[in-house]
Amino acid sequence: MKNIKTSSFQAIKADIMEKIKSRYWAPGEIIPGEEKLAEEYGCSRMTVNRAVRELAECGVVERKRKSGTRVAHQPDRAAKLQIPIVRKEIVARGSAYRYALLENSVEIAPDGVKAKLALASNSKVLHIRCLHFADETPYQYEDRWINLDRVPSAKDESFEEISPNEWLVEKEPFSDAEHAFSAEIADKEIADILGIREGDALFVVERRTWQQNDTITAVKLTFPGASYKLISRG
Amino acid sequence: MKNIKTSSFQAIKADIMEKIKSRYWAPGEIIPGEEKLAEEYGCSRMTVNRAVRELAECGVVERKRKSGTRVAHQPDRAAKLQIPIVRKEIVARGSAYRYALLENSVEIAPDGVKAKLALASNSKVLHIRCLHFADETPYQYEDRWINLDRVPSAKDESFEEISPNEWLVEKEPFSDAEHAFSAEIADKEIADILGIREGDALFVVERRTWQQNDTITAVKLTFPGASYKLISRG
DNA sequence: GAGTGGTCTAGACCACCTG
DNA sequence: AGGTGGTCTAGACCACTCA
Repeated sequence: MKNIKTSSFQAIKADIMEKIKSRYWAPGEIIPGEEKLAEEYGCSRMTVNRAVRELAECGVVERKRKSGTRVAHQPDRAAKLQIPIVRKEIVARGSAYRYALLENSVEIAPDGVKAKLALASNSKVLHIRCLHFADETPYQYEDRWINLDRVPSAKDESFEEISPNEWLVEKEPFSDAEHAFSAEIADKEIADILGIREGDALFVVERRTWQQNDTITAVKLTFPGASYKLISRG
Repeated sequence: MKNIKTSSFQAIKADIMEKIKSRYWAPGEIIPGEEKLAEEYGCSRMTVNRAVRELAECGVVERKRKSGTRVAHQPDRAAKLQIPIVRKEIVARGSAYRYALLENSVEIAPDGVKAKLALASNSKVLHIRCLHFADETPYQYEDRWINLDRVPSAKDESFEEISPNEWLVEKEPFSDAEHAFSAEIADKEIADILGIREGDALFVVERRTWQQNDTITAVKLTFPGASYKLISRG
């Protein structure tokens, strides 16, 4: 509320963050508009804009034109991993994104998958395999199993236009996630898919997500050689 | 070089990205200053600033006052995660933990390290190499550089009983961390250290941590094959 | 000392969205 | 229709750091 001595977007950012952490502004609540805040802090709107924009980029607040800025739900505490949308990652790097669906089928879960997803016997799962390209070069191979008991609407989505990654991130919130990182050597099958040589190094992420006690999905992401990005916020 | 019709930081960002991808500006090369770019794009310096700043936040370019902005050598795929104590990880799995110090020396920072730690010329750094065992099997090879300007007390620690990982986690808080994950193929040297075969897959984590604006440490963690798991719960 | 990025200002116009 | 954020401008001063 009170003016801050050294007007600066960092101080304003910290002050807003403090008001949110202290629940002075509760989750879901609308905080004052940029103009109002600029007046309160005694600075220009651009300075407030930078502060609030960066908080929005970190997911602390959500902004919408006309409605205003509200405190995000999820009292995100200790390092929770964000699950990235591959398409956005690629576009953010300035590369052209292309997506290709390789397989989309309903199956009785194989034993390994049944165990990973903690499924009952004979449960049906959706098996999706697809490929993400950056500038027409294979960037990530996605091999995913979705628990249809928990996410039945996945059956009705073709996944030809939108990847299961993006679809799930947008439609299915999760409460817990587990990531396992590893390195593998490419066999012929995966080498062909990714357009690399047999024996090349692969970077593998295996992820499972839950909503409460229900497993939503298990996915194996395979990257050719190089690297991968994960962001967590505290 | 030519003006862009719709002046906007997004278009400028994309254009700069394009010039970098096309190697019009090569890695390590200095790109024109903000004022020059503003003139070329026919926009204000603030607009250029936002474009270039966001590229710097993504690790595409690196900026330093006076020296200017240069194209980054490796488009950093950065991330923030919790930093685990290896010993506790291993013990938590029910395995016996053993730690072995391989090297502990004060050195003038090599160029690559100097850049990673953002050190002044001729700064001294502590170089530590060590190995973590799980049940007497090599589990993780740690190759670390510590900024002695920032953490002078590290010189007085022998690191024969406690690993630099654990020592730093306990003694040196950090405000920011960056993780890059990748896969590599083992060469003879690292294969010997980890007791595996040349050509086997390696899982590599490169991590840097900061306290405010000071770099604390840069470390490369190498795991044989498939063994790194991170669990996060919301 | 001087050049560069870092930040700020006090306006402005526009796009989007909701009421 | 009008309020909100999104962006842009054309300056300005400062801080850092290199030469």
